[in-house]
Amino acid sequence: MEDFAAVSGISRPTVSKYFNDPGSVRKSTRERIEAALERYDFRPNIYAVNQNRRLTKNVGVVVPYLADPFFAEIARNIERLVIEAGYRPILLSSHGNPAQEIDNLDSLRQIKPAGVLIAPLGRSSDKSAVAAFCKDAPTVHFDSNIEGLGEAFIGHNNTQATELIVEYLCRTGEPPVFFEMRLPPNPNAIKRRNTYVATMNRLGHDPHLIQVPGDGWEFEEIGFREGTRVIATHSLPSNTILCSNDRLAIGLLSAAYEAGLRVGLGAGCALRVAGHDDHPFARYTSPTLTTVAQDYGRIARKSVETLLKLIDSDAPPTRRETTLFDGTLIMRGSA
Amino acid sequence: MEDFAAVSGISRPTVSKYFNDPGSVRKSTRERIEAALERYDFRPNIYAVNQNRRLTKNVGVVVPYLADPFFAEIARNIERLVIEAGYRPILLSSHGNPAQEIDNLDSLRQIKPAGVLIAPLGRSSDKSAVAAFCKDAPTVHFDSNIEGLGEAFIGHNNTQATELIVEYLCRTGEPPVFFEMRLPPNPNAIKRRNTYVATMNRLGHDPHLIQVPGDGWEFEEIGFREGTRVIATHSLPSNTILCSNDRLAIGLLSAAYEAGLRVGLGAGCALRVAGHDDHPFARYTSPTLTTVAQDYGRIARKSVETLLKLIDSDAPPTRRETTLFDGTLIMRGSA
DNA sequence: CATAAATCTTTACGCGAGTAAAATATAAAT
DNA sequence: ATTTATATTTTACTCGCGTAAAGATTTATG
Repeated sequence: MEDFAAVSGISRPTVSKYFNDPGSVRKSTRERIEAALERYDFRPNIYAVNQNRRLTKNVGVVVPYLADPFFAEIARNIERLVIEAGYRPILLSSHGNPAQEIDNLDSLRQIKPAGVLIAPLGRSSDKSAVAAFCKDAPTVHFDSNIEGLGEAFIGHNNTQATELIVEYLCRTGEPPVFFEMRLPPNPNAIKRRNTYVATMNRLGHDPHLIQVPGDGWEFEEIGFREGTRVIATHSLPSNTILCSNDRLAIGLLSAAYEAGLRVGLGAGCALRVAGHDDHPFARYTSPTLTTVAQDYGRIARKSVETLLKLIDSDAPPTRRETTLFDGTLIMRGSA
Repeated sequence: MEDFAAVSGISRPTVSKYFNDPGSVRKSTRERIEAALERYDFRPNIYAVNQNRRLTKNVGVVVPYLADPFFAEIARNIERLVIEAGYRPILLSSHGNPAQEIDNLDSLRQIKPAGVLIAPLGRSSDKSAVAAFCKDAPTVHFDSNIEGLGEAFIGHNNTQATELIVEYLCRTGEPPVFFEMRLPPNPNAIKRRNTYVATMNRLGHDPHLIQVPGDGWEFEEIGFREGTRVIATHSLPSNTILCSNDRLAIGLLSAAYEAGLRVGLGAGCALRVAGHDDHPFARYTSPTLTTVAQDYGRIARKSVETLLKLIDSDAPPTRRETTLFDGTLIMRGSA
């Protein structure tokens, strides 16, 4: 920077000021610096820049499972917004593994991020470790709510969305059974189950839960394996199945196909299947999957906005703010 | 570090030495440092550490499109191997966008990586910009080969794999037509097309290419839209379709289902569909997708090994090395 | 036990910036 | 043309660690 300042005819501290905020220097100086920049394309050394800063321009983004296109999509949206705001996103996936989640937070700590956006694993998360991290950096949680952690939570209105699809299914055919994992990794699933039960009761139907075993994040595999079993044992009290999420539904659709069951609305269909989330692949299943969409565009935007506000205001917020976005019914071929 | 050295009773330079290589200090000192470490959990400031280094312990990983579970999977494998080798992976997705790819390389340049693993976008990549980057850091290319770029290339044996599936399809039914994008973003597609044509000729069949319009990385969408059109216009000279990749095939399967065509091998099936890659979702389509698997476990391992070797040996390699791994036929329900 | 070899301590400097304070220059307002 | 407010230059110090050199100490070897 010393040399660059010399060739551009400006003092080094002013050049430094320019790089921290181009608007903070006089227009004529800015133009001289930018002219020199074109000729020499100098860039401040990122390590030297960050060494003395208490906090950097880095923003951590932690998702539970990046191989799930749902999270890949939401991460992509977040990345873009973070970059537009002049920050540097660092994307980390926990790969469904709590130890990895802690590793991710540890390595984020090292880079002194200005803030962190995290979608925790959920049930298997090491709560106290996450809580400890939240004390070190402004943290916004999204997708998966761990009560009390993080300065704010932005997510999907599971209650409204589940009501929406349960009502739709009841209105258009047999009341659904609810297909889910016995121990869902994610708290959203619990909300969905409870809302399913409550809505069924409200509508005067008997709720029926099919809780299948299975661990990890291989939902399609679980949906396929357990779906095959459920179909084979004729243990379905209804021809309509509401899955806790689209990935289970994708596996279940595959199982139904293999079992020779035709899924859909029309005559000749043995089964209706619905999901939840509007997974990127839901429109390409056979049949296409009826589901409730999460508004992940708005979830991403609100999450980033909230974090940026936290970063700008030095004082921590008075209370933890929770924002939920409503789901939208997506009617396709499967139900 | 000054303070930590004081409380552990060791001089700062020795502590510094310890962090760079714990094995470089005497056993007794190492134990004293590690004892102190447990009590005070000190960690060197990553920015200060890297400031004076010509190259860091960072390894860049650039993939063309992270929302594609195929790349998410391979990235996950690479990440793990890189961490095990004591490096720090920085994962970046180009989101199918050449400008983003350049941005990614630019931001990697800033962090002075020890090496970079890149799967370039392919056709739309800014070759000269990528070439310029490769001069700055040891670079291993994988998945998508840009002739002459990078110190080495590790990828899939498209020729062998395509021969395998074309022969299989010819042996078990009507010779296939080849379904692909007119302007595939990725050079692998060109190899697959050429091998399809050559193999068909060799087996005494007329090759037939269905080259559909469509841009970007929304392959399922293209497969669905164009598949629907192809089916509707009855422009198929064969009941067997070999798709250039699984994602196109997934879209095509969905199109066939919507059109009421039963896909598969058995009696009553109107169509056979095969793909290429063994995409993570290929086993959950309806019917499940017959395809040729890329050995991405080995591709990931070899890529990382090659890069590490490059990093260790200061001298650049004499010549660019290319490694291809054979594909495996995965017979499922669709063909 | 003497000697050599390996480690460690001390001292000192450098990396590439951020930043504060005082002096100076420039632009805007009177 | 002055005064005033704003921006820039100079100077100097800081961050946290890598690293080199010289001297002191420990460990291995004969």
